[in-house]
Amino acid sequence: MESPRVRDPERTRERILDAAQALILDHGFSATSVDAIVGRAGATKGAFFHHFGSKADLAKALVERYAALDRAHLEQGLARAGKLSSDPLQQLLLLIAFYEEEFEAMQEPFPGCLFASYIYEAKLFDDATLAVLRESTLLWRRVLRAKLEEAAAVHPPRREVDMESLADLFYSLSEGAFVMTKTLGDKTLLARQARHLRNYLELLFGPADGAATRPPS
Amino acid sequence: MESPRVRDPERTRERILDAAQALILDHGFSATSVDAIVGRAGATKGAFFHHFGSKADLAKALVERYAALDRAHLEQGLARAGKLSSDPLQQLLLLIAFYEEEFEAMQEPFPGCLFASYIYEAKLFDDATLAVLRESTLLWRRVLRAKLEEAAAVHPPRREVDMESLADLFYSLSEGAFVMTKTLGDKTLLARQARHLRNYLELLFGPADGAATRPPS
DNA sequence: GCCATTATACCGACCGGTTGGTATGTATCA
DNA sequence: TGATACATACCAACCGGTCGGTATAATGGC
Repeated sequence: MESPRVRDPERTRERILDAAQALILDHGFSATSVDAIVGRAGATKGAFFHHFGSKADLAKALVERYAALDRAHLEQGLARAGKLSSDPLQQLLLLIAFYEEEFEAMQEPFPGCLFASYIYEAKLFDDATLAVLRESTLLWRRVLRAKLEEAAAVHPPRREVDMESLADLFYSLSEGAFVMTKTLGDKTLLARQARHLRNYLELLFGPADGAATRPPS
Repeated sequence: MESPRVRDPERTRERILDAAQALILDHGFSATSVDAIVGRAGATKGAFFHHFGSKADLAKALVERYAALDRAHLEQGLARAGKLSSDPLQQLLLLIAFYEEEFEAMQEPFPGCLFASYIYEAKLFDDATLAVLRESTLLWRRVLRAKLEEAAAVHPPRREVDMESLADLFYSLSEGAFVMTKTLGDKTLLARQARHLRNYLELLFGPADGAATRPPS
């Protein structure tokens, strides 16, 4: 039989958000029409404007969902690292390694980051929407900076470095690697860039001989 | 008297390209209308379609100009570094330092990179246009990788690293820092991120004890 | 030097198609 | 039976692009 046309408004909403995200990462927000979104989502314009007041509303809802997932993902990774090691430096290295694993396990080419997509069309969004980007960026900075200072307390860094910008390196390098992967279509690039961030931390905080990571004594 | 309406087609063309670039970095390509471009450039639609066959043509011409400047800038920096030091590692460190200087000297907030802007609307451009992005990315990889291998020959790295992805770190980190600056509006961020790349190279290729240069065995 | 001819550079009204958004109708649920 | 969750037809505004026209510069014959 045909699908019995079950009603599931939450799923419809999610399908629209999913379709919008995929299209926006390929075409940008402006070039992604409402018709194209509902076409891909298997919905109609009526459904779209029932769930979202406007296209701008969708933009905000979409990036809020994205930011929440991003945040949960980061905190989950840190929690997992915290269970595996009590050393803050090891936790950071593990966190990066987790991301590397995920990048390596990816099937399709990385579709890109919604934050970067938005910021290169920044003038199209209202300040409440852009505030989500800022807050997400600052969250990364805050969380990683705290962990880095813990690590520095245990393992005095071999050079004096600014901890804020060192924390920013995580976000920065991620975004840059996303741009580069999208440009070259090279799936391995993400993990290989992350590897260098790990190397840097190991060299910076590691023992003077620069040997590979050792479990904390 | 009024400006005597001098004819200068090349300048008109450049003015259109300049206006387009500024608008595209803020709104993206799709949301930048031809009317907006010519409005900002002080030209008309007639002039636009006289100089460019279509909006897509402008996109290609614009990114080609951008790529040529980017390439010239990189090669100039390397040439300048080559005059100041004969050591390839020092040349790389100088190259980064030059970029840091420029970032620090900037008045207005960094407007962003056209490559990243395009890649997040990738589906809007034909392959010839996207090829410009790829070629520019690969140029950075090629040039820096060659220099890094020279450096590694003189200063054996303290860890085994993949030189290709190490070369990619330059482009990657730049793009990421651009995204982050655009998000936070923090002018100092660019130079501070570049500083870490310099640190990484110094730690990686530098002497083990941090005192004297180790002669190659 | 001078004028006729041609090519270039530009102008701006206009066109068909697409856009975000609305109005109205209908089916499904509580 | 009222409210929710859609579906569809429609609209005004805007989009890239065209086209007839004009003003200026370059060219060539004399």
